[in-house]
Amino acid sequence: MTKPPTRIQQRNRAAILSAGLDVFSQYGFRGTTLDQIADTAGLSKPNLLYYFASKEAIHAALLERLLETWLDPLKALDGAGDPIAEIMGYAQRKLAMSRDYPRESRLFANEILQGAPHIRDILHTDLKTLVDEKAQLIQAWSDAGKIAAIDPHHLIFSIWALTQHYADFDVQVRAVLSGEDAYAGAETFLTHMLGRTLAIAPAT
Amino acid sequence: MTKPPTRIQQRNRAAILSAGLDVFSQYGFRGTTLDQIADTAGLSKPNLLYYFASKEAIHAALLERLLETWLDPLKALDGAGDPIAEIMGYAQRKLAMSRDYPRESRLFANEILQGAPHIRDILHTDLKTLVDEKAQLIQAWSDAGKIAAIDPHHLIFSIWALTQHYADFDVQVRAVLSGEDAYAGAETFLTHMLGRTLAIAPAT
DNA sequence: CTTGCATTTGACCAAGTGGTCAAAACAACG
DNA sequence: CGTTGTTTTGACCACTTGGTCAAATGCAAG
Repeated sequence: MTKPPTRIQQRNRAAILSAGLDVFSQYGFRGTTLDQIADTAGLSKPNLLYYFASKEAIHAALLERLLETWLDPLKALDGAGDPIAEIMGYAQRKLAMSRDYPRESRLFANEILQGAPHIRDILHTDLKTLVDEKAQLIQAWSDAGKIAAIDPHHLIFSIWALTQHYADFDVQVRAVLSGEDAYAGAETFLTHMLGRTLAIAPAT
Repeated sequence: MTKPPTRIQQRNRAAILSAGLDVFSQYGFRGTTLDQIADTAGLSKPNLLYYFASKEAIHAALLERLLETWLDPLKALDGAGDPIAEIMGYAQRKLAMSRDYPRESRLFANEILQGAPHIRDILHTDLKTLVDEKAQLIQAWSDAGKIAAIDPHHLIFSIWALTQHYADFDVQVRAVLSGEDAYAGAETFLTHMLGRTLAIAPAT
């Protein structure tokens, strides 16, 4: 019975979500105002509220859309593939996400920094389940001597940290590198670092 | 000619800074209210403003105090020491800072996420100078074959990312590890990862 | 062109915001 | 005790904030 959205609806909802992503990812939920989002989207505030019931609703829509894809790279980690190639591939997919969706990364970072009030449950259920499952897989690889003996949870954390850093701390990275593109160097470095970390120890 | 602070002044200023650190580090500058800080500090709002002229003033005092020590671990990186031990020592000092001062780490993260409006200049001057200097040192070690050939800037970024992650994403780390202390495992993992990353390649 | 619906807006509101101020309460000291 | 300086507070203010609403506008189909 719900009618298909008109072209105007599609355009405006998209504009609001993009504007909301801009502002929420920079200032966090509480630091963001509806006026800011409305200005960025090029709409009046009442008009904005014609498309989304509340500030919460915009934020929730953004988080929901984010979570749909945020964990995809990890889900794709395949137990049947070559262990080292699989893990390095995962890291590369995550780095690409930081490069291509930095606002989404910062939205997530803000949510976590503020104590994850809107996604706490998901962290403890979906996320934990997924991570534990993949950690078990990595542990098996490790036990089988196919990769170095490392703690799989901390390996996953390290991949998150190393890749998201380039999106979340973009301002700092740019300040230090003064202009030069970070991602090329990051990929080379990450490949080296992970390759070394995962390699099975040479016999002594 | 400025009078020494009384005991009450010391206590209240300290309480305000601690409360401000709590709130700013969680919600960022714009997401923080004076009422929140006053409540957390156990003072009335006018009383709070008797000690600090404005919300900005509290935030500025916190950032200033933070910056005094934030870069110390990197400054201590010593060109005369053993290269690998120096770098691993740096990483360990940074990890200890995440463990012992997580609120400060999150305050910094929030500031960067919001585009570093209050410390932009420092990033481009003091920080960049320091990092470039230490990067040059690491490059020299690399050129001399004392550590693996890696990009020193990205090495430094990786140490920042790996260590600060445990403070900034604490909620997520705890959700995944469900209770178990993260830092012991983190140190073991970090030592392995950096050791492998820096080791000179075995002759083939 | 008109009818009916989708869209947009100006005016408005109650609550929250950063901040002020004069007066009150307190502390210290002769 | 009284005096003097420090600390604390209640009342208040202008402005911002999230959100409402009725009226106005746009627009597509008959």
